[in-house]
This record gives sequence, structure tokens and C-alpha cells, in this order.
Amino acid sequence: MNLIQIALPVPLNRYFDYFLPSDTQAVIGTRVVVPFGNQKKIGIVVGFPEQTDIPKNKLKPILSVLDENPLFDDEIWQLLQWSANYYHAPFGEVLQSALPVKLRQGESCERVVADQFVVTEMGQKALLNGILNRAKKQQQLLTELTKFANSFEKPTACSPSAWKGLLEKGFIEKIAVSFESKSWLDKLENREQCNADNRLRLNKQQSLVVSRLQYQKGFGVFLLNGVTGSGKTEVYLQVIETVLAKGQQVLVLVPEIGLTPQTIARFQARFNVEIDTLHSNLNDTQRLNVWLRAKNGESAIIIGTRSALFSQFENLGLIIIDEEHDSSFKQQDGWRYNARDLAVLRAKNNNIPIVLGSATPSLESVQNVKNGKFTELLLQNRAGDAQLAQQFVIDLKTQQIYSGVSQQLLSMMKTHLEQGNQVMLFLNRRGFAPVLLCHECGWICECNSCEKPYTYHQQKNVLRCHHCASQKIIPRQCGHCGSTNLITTGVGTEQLEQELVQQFENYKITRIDRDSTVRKGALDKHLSDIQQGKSQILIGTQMLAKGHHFPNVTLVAIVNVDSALFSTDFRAEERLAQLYIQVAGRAGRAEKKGTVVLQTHYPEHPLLKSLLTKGYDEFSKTALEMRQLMHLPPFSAQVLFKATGRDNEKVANFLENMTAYFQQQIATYQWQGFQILPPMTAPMAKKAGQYRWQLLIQHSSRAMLQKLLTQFDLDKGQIEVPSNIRLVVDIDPIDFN
DNA sequence: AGCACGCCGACT
DNA sequence: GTCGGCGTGCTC
Repeated sequence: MNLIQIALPVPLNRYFDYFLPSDTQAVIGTRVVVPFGNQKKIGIVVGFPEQTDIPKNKLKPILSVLDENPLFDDEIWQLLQWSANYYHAPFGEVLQSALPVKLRQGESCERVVADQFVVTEMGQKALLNGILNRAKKQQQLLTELTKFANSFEKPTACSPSAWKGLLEKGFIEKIAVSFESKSWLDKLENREQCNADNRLRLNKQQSLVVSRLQYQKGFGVFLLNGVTGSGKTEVYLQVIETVLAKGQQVLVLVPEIGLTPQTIARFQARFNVEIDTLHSNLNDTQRLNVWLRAKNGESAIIIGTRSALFSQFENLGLIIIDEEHDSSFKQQDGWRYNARDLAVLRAKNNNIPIVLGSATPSLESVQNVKNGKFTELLLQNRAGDAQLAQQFVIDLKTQQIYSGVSQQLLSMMKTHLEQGNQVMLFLNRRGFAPVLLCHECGWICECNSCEKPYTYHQQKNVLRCHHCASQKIIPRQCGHCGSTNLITTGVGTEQLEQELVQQFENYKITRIDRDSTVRKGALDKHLSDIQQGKSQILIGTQMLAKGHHFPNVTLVAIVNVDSALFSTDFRAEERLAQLYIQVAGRAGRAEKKGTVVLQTHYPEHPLLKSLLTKGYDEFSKTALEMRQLMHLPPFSAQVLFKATGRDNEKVANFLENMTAYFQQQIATYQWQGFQILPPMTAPMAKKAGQYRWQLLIQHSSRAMLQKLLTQFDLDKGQIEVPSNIRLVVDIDPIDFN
């Protein structure tokens, strides 16, 4: 009996054996439908074992084979295999995540250009018999369709109801016409690849960078460290140009909110080649098409977010990661890969260059420059005469405060507004106030399933938990002492907006946060209001910080930076520095000098001081020294085990057992240098009714850490995860929540 | 993960 | 009386 081994999209770290009916053919890398329990699933063929441990009576046959040829080429197959190993994720899940949803659901991967309508025999008879004499439109359409028999041309526009009528009567039928694949080079015909007129003139530094990249042969990682406005995109475009000229394709990865219409438009204006984008607004059919086009070599450039990394190419020549420091390159659920890191590996496997661009490089990348793994390319000149923003630190201790805004900031806002400019305030907290408490006894109104304070939303007049979906009507009385004296504390964007409405009666305010942008198109509406100058004061959470630039904003303020200065997350300071630089780059443009304001209770904080007086590069040096001292990444590799379950004690015990197991392994093999932090509750100790614990292990060597984890995989039997506990393994974690 | 089975409490 | 909450076990 022929056996076949299938990788299924289930969180189980093993393959499943089936038997292959003798009349069925399949090859590795194709999709098959298999019975699984009492459901059907789509899996990927990974092998044809000689024998199996599965008893004969349990072995089931595969139901059908969906593809003739493998969906994965060797390059991507190897990358995914490596990834499954490194991230300790089931290969089945990894494989499926590299496929567009439609293919996961079993749709054909034949390219279909359009549906062609042909007249059936019945339809021809109907036409002759005059059955449709009373349905003039349908008759007309049918007559025209007979003329177009077997042609791709479409008859003149006609109401959808006529089509529907004919289809329902069976007079016409829909035939999917397979697509004739044409490479992007052929599609160019005799047009130029590049619209040279659109090229911008490079300054000296840019030219140096471009030529360094153009002459790169083979693999190389380049950190393009360029201040905001230094023209990174122009560098990308000119380097892409030479790659295209060699007949090679380009992959561009951007952060989740980074793919703005302006960026896409700029690429399209520059090149006449086929460009595809993968962003959150595409539907599944469009995603499938982009995937297939790339695989068939029909598109020259793919621009997309994290998952675009798994696009296949005929002849990939360059990878670009824009805003490489952005945390959206790390997948936060399922298998937790880092697209930036995997992209470097992909470039290496393809022996091609990769460019990581940022104005605020991640400390990991800065360190990789230091140890010679990456080559740094600097762009320090702002294009045009753009001037650096003026910086202010406002000491909140010495100020009168109005809903989080100091008197000094209010008067600065006034000055800028009176000059006809826009001002922008960042506050990373939506809602009206983050806490509702009893003024008599200090009782805090908390969400039961998360044990965190409810956020008070004044507009909707509800309490909302920002960690789960729960909502609650505002209590009239304290839940502890019964007092009716309930007050809010802390400031959210809603309250900030309300305050500023009072302070600046003559100006319009736009607030951008998750609550003000739930309606589809609301965000775009807000952004265009700002662009057109319809509102002058902009309030927003992080959402507002990325991707958009508003030339008339001359004053930018971060309302409160203190939570980042004293966070338990060791990366909080790095993120604050990145936000600050990004925001500073937003303030002011060529003709208008910008101002950046930080409000803090700790103006003397050393990291703030170094950032403000010496800039990001100096900050990153200092921060790296701290990391080294503390044995934190990038000076150590980490793995974070996150366990959740309904029973707090059982979850804690389970991680205790795991800790004991790891300690024992380390002792047995006499491994040195492991640091195991004892299990602790997650920063959110309870979320949506689930108790959360985590265990962090680190080692200065990535390879050693992997050794331990591989041993753990082998020993899965000894420390089985109880079924009421969910365990997530996060390699190189960046989010400790 | 997803699904079935099975066990207990609060409802028409 | 049963509906549905979720704990447990299993998937070739």
C-alpha cells in the first residue's frame, strides 16, 4: 500500500499519514483534501514514507488531489522549512500561511482572466423559436452573444438583469477562460521600463549610496540610515531601476500603515512595469491574483506588508524593507515570525542584496552594523532646505495642567495657530479617562475578566475594557463602599479633545484614534480634512504618527512620555525615541520651521537628554551599552513561553514544571550560560477570563538557545501541555504582553 | 485549531 | 424536564 505524508494546518507538531489510492497521483508540495476526525481538511503533501506507526484500521485514504504541480518552488519551500524549525511552529501551519486564503480554502490555482459567456444549444433554439420575443433586452443580448461566439470580446453594456435572466433559463453559460501568462518583460512591449523624466536629482550622499548599491554583486545587507526627508525613497527607486534593467524582480516590504496611496503612486509614476501591492484593503480574490502573478513572473515589483515576504518570484533581484525598525514586521499570533529577519535570510538564499531603510534603525540592526554583518549607508542631509525642528521639553511639575496639557503648551499652540499653521498632539490613550474610581475609598471599577480598570468613554457614555470586548454601564455607586462620589483620573484623547474645544473655540479639531475611525472611510475622511486645512488641531494616538505627512503642521507635541520612561518593557525607550524622531520629522517642512514638544515629569531623565541633545544615533549607542550591561537583546537571544488557561494555579504550575525540565536538561548536558527567568505573570495577568503566565529563557548564543528548544521538541512526551492550557512559543519576542 | 462527548446548573 | 456553559480527549 502506498503511503503519503501530509502537513495539516493544525497546531500539532507532527505530520499525518494517509494511504494513497493506487489510481491517484500526487507530488510533494501539492494540496490534497483529507478526512481529519470527522471533518475534511486541506493539507500539503510533504513525503511518501515507506512505513508508518499508524495501525491499519486508523489509516484513511486521501480524498482528492487539488494540484498537478507543487505550489511552492524550492527556494520558498526551504525558507519555510527553515522557518518552521527556527520558530518551532508546525510546518503545516507555516506552509498554509504562505498561501493566499483562497488557496487554503481549496480554490483552483489556475489563472482565470474573466468569465466568458457562450450561448447554449437551448439558447440557440430559443432564439429561433422566438421564446424571448417578450423579453426584448434578453433577446438582444443573446443575439449579440451568438455573434461573438468563442471570442473574448464582450457585447455592448447591458443590464445585469438581462444576463441573469439568460443564465437562469440556461440559454447561456459561464466558462472560465484560463489565462495566458505573460512575463512583465513581455508586457512592456516597446515602452521604456522607467520614466526617466520623473527621476529626482540626487545629492552627493544619495549618489554615493545609489552607486554603492548598484555595484553590489550578490548577497549583502545594507542598513540605509537616513534622516526623515533625506530621500530614501528616491534611493530605492533608482536602485530598483538598475535591478529591473537586469530583468530581475523586486520585493518591497513596508509597515502595516506605511503603504500609502502616495507611495504607490510614486512607484507607478516612475516605472512602466507591472507593480502589485498587497495591503489590507484587498479582498481574497485580489490577493490570489497578486500571488499568482508574482509566481508566474507577471509582475516586476511587489510592494506589501509582512506576509508579502512569502510571495514567490521567477527571478528576484532585490529586497527592500522600509522602516525596518517597525514592529509590525513581527507576526504577533499564530507562528510568530519576523519578516525583516526572514527577508535577510531570503536575500542570502537568493544571493541578492537587501536594503533595510530607516531614520531610526532598530538597535538590533545598529548592532549588526557594529559587528560587521550589515553595511551602513548614511543619508544625513535633508532634501531641499528643510530645517531641523526646534525642540522643547516642558516640565509638567512646574506647570498648571489642563486635561494633560500644560499652560506653556497651550500658549505655544496659540502662537502657531494664529500664524495659520496646524498643530498635532499625540496621546497614546483613547477614550475619556483610563480609570474610574471612588473618591471616598479608592475603589477602582475593573473588568472582571481582565482585572484591569475600565476606560471611561464619555461620548458613548459607557465603560469599556481595552483588553477584551466587554462593556459596562457607568455605575452610580462605588462597588465597595456605596459612595456616589465617583471620579475619573488620567486623560484620554476624548478628554483632550473636549478641553481643546473649550480652549480654542475658533479652530476645528480632528481626533484620530480607533474610536473615531471605526466607520469605513472615516480615517480617509479625517486625513483629507487635515490635508485640506479644514481642521487646525489634530489629536491622535500612534495611528496618527505613521505614514502621513501634513506640510502645514508646525507644532507637534507628545503629551506624556513618562509611561515609556518607566516601562517594564525594555524596548519602550527605544520605541519612544523612534516615535519622537518620527514626530520631529513631521513638524515643519522646507519653508516653515517646526517645533517639537515633549511633556514630562522627568526632564532630567538621561535617555531623554541624550536623545534631545545628541540625536538618535547617539541615543542608540547609549541604549546599546545598557542592553549589553543587562544581557538583553541584541546581546542575547530570547524565547518567551506564554501559557494561558482558566485555572491560575494550574497555569503557574505548568510553567514551573517546564522550568524544572529546562534546568534538568541544562544540567544533564552541562550547558553553560543559560538564563532562565522564573515564571511570572504576564503584564496583563488576566485577559478575557484567561490567566496568563510567561517564562523567559535567554542565552548569548542563538544557536545554543535553539539547541535547548530542539531538545524540548524531542522531549514533547515528557512535558505534555495539558489540554486546558494553551502554550505559545515566541522566538525573538518583541512584545511581552 | 476544531469538533464531539459528557457533565452540571438555570431556565421556558 | 432540556439548553448550553466548558472541561476533556482526539485527530493519520
